[in-house]
Amino acid sequence: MAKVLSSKEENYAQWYNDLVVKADLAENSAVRGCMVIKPHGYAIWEKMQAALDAMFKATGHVNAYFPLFIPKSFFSKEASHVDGFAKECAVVTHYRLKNDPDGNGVVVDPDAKLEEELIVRPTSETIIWNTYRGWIQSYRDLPLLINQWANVVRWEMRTRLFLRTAEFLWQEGHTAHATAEEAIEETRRMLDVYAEFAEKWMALPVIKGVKTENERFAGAIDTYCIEALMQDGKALQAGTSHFLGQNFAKAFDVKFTGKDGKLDYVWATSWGVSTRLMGALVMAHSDADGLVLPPKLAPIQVVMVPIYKSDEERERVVGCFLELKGKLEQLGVRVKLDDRDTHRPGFKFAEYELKGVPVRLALGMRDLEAGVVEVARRDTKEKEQLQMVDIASKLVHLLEQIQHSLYEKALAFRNDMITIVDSWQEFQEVLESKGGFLMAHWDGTTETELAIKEATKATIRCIPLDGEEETGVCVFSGKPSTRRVMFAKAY
RNA sequence: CGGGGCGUAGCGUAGUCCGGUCAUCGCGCCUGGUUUGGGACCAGGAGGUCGCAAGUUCGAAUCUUGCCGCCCCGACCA
Repeated sequence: MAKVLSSKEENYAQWYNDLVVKADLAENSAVRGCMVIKPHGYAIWEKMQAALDAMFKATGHVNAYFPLFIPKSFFSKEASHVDGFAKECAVVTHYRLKNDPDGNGVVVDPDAKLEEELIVRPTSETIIWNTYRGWIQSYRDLPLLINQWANVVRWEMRTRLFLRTAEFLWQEGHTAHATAEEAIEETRRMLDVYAEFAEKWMALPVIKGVKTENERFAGAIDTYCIEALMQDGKALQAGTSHFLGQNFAKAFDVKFTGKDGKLDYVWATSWGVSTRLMGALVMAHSDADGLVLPPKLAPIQVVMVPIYKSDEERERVVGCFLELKGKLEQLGVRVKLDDRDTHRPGFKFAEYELKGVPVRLALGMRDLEAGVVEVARRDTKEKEQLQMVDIASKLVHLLEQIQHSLYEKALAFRNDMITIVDSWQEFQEVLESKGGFLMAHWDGTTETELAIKEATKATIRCIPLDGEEETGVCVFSGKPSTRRVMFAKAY
């Protein structure tokens, strides 16, 4: 197993070092748990954004932007929502600073106290629904299909780089519908979009399911999710899609007149994925030599490393690369030619491996004479000499192949880590020795769910959507059960 | 907020028990030269109020007290 993120001893943050730094402004505890995303890491996020955004547009959604600050009063309108988020909100209480009369630098001006405190959004349901009230009157205004790319803040007690930072980037979709059926359909559609993105773009197999009542989003009727498995056998929730019923419509009084002339509350959904996906990407594919990026999300897909001794040789090799670069770019490949003469080839090889660039080309005089180029795959570390002629189309094919093979590898691992367990003893043993997903019967009560969590730290990740009805007895309580649910230790 | 660990140069560290040429080593950085097909080598160089503040002492990275911060585990969570 890759040592990347698997053990406590190996600080996984080290492997993120090239992507991100944790904000560490020493005495400023206010930025605790936030992160600075470095250019290479951010470039990956941009690729994810672009792909997701296109998928949202293709399913009829448009982007909008809502305020960062939410009046405190909005927050208390939906009871379970406030229960879920109240404990982790950053609150703005003042709007001005002044010089301390006692000479202690700058202090908060006590005269500048806000009448109503503002909450830094931990999610935008409240302010969006407050806004939607004015946008929706008739069934003709529906459905309202809006997405927002934003940052949110959740004052978590314990943060973890990428997976749970105090501030994170995400997208949140918020839709309004005339019927429950339509809203449920939307919830499921977006879940499918997320699953497709994870599998096709991130090469990350996921299991679609629905959360138990205990794990449900604060204010939702149903929370759907995609669950992925990391290389260390722990689960990671990679995306969620909520059916909110009429809860927020009622809380914010969002009604519409139907075709039949009757007034009714609208039906809502919300769905989101965050920079946590970058954590998932790293933890799913990386190895001891650094990142392994799926070609579709790699900011650089092919890197060219010229090898030469003299200026003359350099010119010839670089010239050959430039020609190939042009061809590749015409085919839509993202190429970087690294012609820095401040670093040696070996250094560059290692550097791009750390960064996860899927394909590396090396070209020296030897190859030039023979009309070949050295092609190295990041994922398998295989190297081969390929003829220069037709190389461009071969590389395009190779990138596709790498994308596919990363997925297949992750899928094989994930499937291997799904274990069907039928007894409590087996449950504990498998969880302890193997980890991964445990498919087990559960009696459907929160009480049992919590007791299992207490005993083993395993939680119900989801009730898989493709699961089959099957009679059995709960591994913990022995009470009857109609289907298996998926347990795992999770991030 | 509870339980553990830790804080010495950009990064990683030795030294702390037993106060006194102790500020160590590696990576990185700069200069010059030789190199260049898997993280080059040699020589020279720059860089640190030893987390902060009090205290003990002739003398503190080292001892005492307080504070701050970080990491891991727990509660919480995308």
